[in-house]
Amino acid sequence: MPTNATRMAGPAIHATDPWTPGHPKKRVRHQLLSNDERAQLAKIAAIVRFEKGERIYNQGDRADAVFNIISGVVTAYRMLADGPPVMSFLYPGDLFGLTEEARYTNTARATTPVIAYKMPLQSVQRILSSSANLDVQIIVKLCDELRQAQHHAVLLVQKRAVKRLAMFLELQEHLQIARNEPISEIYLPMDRSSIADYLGITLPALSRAFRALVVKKIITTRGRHHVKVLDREAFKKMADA
Amino acid sequence: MPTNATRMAGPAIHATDPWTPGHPKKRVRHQLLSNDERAQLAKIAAIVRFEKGERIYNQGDRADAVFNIISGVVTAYRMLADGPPVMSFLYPGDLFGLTEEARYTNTARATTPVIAYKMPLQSVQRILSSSANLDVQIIVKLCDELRQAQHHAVLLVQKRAVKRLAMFLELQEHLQIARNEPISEIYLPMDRSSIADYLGITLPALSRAFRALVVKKIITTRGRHHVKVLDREAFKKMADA
DNA sequence: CTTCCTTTTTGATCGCCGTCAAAGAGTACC
DNA sequence: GGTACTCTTTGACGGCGATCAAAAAGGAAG
Repeated sequence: MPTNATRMAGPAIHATDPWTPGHPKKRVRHQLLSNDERAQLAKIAAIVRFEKGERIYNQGDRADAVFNIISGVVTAYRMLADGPPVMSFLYPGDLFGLTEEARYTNTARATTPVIAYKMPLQSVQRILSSSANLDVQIIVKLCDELRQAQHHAVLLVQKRAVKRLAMFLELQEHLQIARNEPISEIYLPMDRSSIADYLGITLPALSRAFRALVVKKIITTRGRHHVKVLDREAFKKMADA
Repeated sequence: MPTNATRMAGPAIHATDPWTPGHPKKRVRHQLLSNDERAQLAKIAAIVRFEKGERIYNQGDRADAVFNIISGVVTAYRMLADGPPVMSFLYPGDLFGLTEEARYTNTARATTPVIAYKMPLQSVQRILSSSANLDVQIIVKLCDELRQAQHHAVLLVQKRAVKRLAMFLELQEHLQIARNEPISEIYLPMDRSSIADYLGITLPALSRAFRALVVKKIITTRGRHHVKVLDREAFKKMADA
């Protein structure tokens, strides 16, 4: 569901974590980049930091760099003519800012403090064009995004807020598992208003949905960013139906 | 938003209308297949007909053929564990039934009488693998689908039924324009319940939404399948916001 | 034309969520 | 630790759509 897919090669490319230091050999299943390619890209990458809430780039800005998240969470949103934005959350390993056009097609903002590789667009393009068969990896990533967008649509068809929330929490849990992070509890880096926007409901409605799940002893919340599933059965039933 | 994207090369590939007879040189912009490729595929294609409502294939069936619509409209929907299906509508020129897996990942049913090319999967795979650089076309199609899925999500975030309907009608009009069909009025081949499912509302709510637009003199309906926009200004305002 | 069936519309009631407003919790900064 | 800010929760009310049910309109077949 990353939102900068304008033509092709638009969307964020998930480079998995060969980029992410400290995770020796985990999650090898999507080996998107060869060692050579990674080495090449690493040479031209600079490490940049963004504090929480900081804009990384704005929709419409000249696209001069591509980013790859080392740590932290980024929220990407593309504003349309009118109405709600197309939203997506990006996690460590996600590559974003790629666009065929000269300008970014979405806005990226750090949801938590973010450390990322920043690579000049020109260099990236040179490497991409020189290494053939990179398009297969783009296809894989596109299918990934397509699945996410379709999941988002399925979520939004749900009429009750609690169900949407449950589906969202389950998704976050799955993403966490895919990242090989501990899952004793679900971590929600973004704030409530971002979640509400993503779920297509208002803040009060989201708050009540959380409350409903807590009252029913299906989950517990620890602070604003941590959720623990107490009743796994009820949780799955809530998230699936 | 076609729903059979499971890994890669999954989703329907829009082959435009070089396949569609009777439209000499229209809509050349997405030239997905070369003349050679088209000739190759045409040789192995059989023409099949489906009557309105007929299943073309079921989710889970062995995937032994790929289809390309000559005329008519197909509704594809993938059932998930529980809850609503992932829906999409397919029009002349759309290619569907492609899957990397051995089985179809969605169900396709003729919404109108359908005439289509039916091609054995093996032959298609042989041609696809022999002609390199077909992946670029797949990427283009994937981006197309991604845009559609994201548009669907944006539509579903709208809270009022009339707005969802207006956005849907505008989308249909745009697809019609892209197909170079006359647009004095919008043609809706699918029945109300399909539209309601796609919009994530119930049939009564959809009926009332139509009514509201008619009462406000924004549209007129002729039969069940034809809609004419009377107040273009109001219509755009309704569909955009 | 008539009958039977499916699809669509209309009606009435209820519940959930949007809206507006205010209180409460958490955080940063001094 | 205290203050000021943002973020989140809670409350009250109204509206829109879900639900259930029944009537009406189309379509297909004789």
